[in-house]
Amino acid sequence: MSDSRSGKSATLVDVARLAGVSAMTVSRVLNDRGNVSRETRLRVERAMEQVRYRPNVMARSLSLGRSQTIGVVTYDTAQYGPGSAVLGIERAARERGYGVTITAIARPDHDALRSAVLSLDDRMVDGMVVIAPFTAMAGALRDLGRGTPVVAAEAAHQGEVPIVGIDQGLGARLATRHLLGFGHRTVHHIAGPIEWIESRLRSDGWRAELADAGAAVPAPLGGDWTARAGYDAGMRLADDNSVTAVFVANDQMGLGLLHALHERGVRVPQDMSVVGFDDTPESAYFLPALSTVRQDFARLGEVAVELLDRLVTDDDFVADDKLLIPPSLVVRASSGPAPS
Amino acid sequence: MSDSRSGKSATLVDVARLAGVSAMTVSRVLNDRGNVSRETRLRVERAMEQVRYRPNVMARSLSLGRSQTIGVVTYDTAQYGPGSAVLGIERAARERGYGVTITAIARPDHDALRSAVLSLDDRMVDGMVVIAPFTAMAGALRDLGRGTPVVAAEAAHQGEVPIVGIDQGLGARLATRHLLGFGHRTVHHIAGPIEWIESRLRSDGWRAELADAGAAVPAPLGGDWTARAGYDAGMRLADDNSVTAVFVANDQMGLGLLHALHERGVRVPQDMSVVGFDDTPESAYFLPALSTVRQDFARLGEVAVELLDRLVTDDDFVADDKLLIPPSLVVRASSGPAPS
DNA sequence: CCTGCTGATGATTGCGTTAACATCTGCCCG
DNA sequence: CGGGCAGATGTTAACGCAATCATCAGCAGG
Repeated sequence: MSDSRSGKSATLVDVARLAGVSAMTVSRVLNDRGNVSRETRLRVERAMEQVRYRPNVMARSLSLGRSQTIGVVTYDTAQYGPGSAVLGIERAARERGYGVTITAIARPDHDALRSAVLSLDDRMVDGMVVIAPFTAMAGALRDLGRGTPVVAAEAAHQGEVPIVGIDQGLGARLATRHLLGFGHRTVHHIAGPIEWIESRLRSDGWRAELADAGAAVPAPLGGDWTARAGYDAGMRLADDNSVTAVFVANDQMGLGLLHALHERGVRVPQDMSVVGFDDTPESAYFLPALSTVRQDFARLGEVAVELLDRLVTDDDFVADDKLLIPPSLVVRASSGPAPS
Repeated sequence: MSDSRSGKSATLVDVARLAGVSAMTVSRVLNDRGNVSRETRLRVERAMEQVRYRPNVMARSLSLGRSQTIGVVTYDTAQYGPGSAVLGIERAARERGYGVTITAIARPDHDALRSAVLSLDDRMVDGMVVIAPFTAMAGALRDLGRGTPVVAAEAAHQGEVPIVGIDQGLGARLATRHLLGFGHRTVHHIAGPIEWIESRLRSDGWRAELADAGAAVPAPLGGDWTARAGYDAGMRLADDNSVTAVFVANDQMGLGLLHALHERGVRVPQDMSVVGFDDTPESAYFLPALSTVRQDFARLGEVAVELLDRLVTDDDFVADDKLLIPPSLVVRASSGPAPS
């Protein structure tokens, strides 16, 4: 019997009518702008409550040309890294009052990225974060050049789009240095897929640290981030008893490696030390607990969104090319002194 | 020197002007509706390409009252279950031509859920999938009752909103039955947090299967899904040598359990069998490889979105209360015959 | 040769909101 | 006591698109 029309929700005009004012006045109350008398404001506010008024975001966006929404483009959120990054960004964005629209692309190539970006543009997002962990995607970032601000996360630098990321090279160096510090002659490496930028950066860091220490640089094994790949690599490494230390490019491969070594009777860390990368929540409970490199994804999200926010808000703000967040080493049971 | 105004992108009116037709005709070409002569259509299409026209989704939504977007409400996407469910839903939705807006809620209570749902409503989503794995959220689902169709995923049944989920009870029964089949007198249980519906359903299934088999029902231990909780429970269980089989409510706790048992010198599966739940990608590489229950989240997503799509499209479609997807048992190395 | 229909196209209006400008009331001050 | 100014409110138009109705030409059938 009240006037809650079932189905359609109340619009600003309904509120105006009910409060006996013009639509514009309601809008002013809504946005806390302009001069509205205390009395009118109260009347309007009561009316809004009465009809359970909720402003229509789309209409506002259309009128304003801004949507208070940012878009996130990502690939394979099932992976720990990208998945955590999305989560961090999502949180940070909400905290700043942005809505978030997420688009997962099917393949990490130029076209897919392009179409994802366009589709976000169609939705009038105010800005985007592109999680582009693939070398192949870097080129595509260059071509975006629409008016919409873009921040790339975990991407290769391309000179057009500012980048936010975790310092993969430093992480790899920390891991390698840690192992060398235990007296290992050198450190072997199970790398991630070559198409992933993070993979390359981690390998580079490992190589650089070995070089700095004057240690030999063994040929790295390749993997695809999965535990199975780590297992396969482990089976190869187990046979070679010159191998005493391994830096594996992520924790899941680390798990597979540990499994293989266990099967082959190679004791960790007595016979072989292992350090991973990521610090997944499970890594502390591997057998043995995995030493690894921790990345702060929440911070990554905050930094990315903060940067994007500034880009969106302030027209003539010029961002730094690159913002790197330092990772930290977590030492657990899988790394120890070289066997004598 | 071409007419690509930098900054603003072309609108339908621009295309119309360029093609020398009315806006309406462009709209018709765009939506492949109405009668447009072959000739005009071509002219319009050329014009669209020339100015790189992209329809503005918001404007269309506002005009149509539909947005071709579905909203997803979720809690804690970092958890394997909810995270995978989101991924499955996202994929399925895109396949059906829907955009996806994801909202993560901070706390799993009535208010947070309500405000998430309202905010999606403000964005004019055509429908929503609410991943509501908490008992506390079930009540809130009842109150939604807006015009927007809602499907709940992994939620408790409340009679208002159709549910899509994986048959947790069946999964628990499969795991328990598998262990009993090895001759274990009974099966112990490490449960998930009581506030989680899945947790309760898994415990119930375990209990029911034991009861059906006439086996004793030991008091379950409680955990919070984390490996640490599994570890703690494992330390308790290891001391009790009447325990020969454990059904643990998820794989991460399973990992912790294995870790604890290893530390205490309890051999798996010779001294104790373990079966988990989830089949995370890593579970096959635990030490020993974990027997577990696999859930098909991709399928869950498809089913949820298909149902929602029908609800959105067909006004007088009435959905079934509940759609359950059967999980499957994956037998690996962590389960075996009872010690004699 | 007119009626009536069909196919192609255009004009108008509305979706819900806000910006920009217009109007109106008091009231201060010279 | 009138000019002018500030505060409060209203009016109009625009954002980009599509539904609805109108228009117009061509053409078959009586």
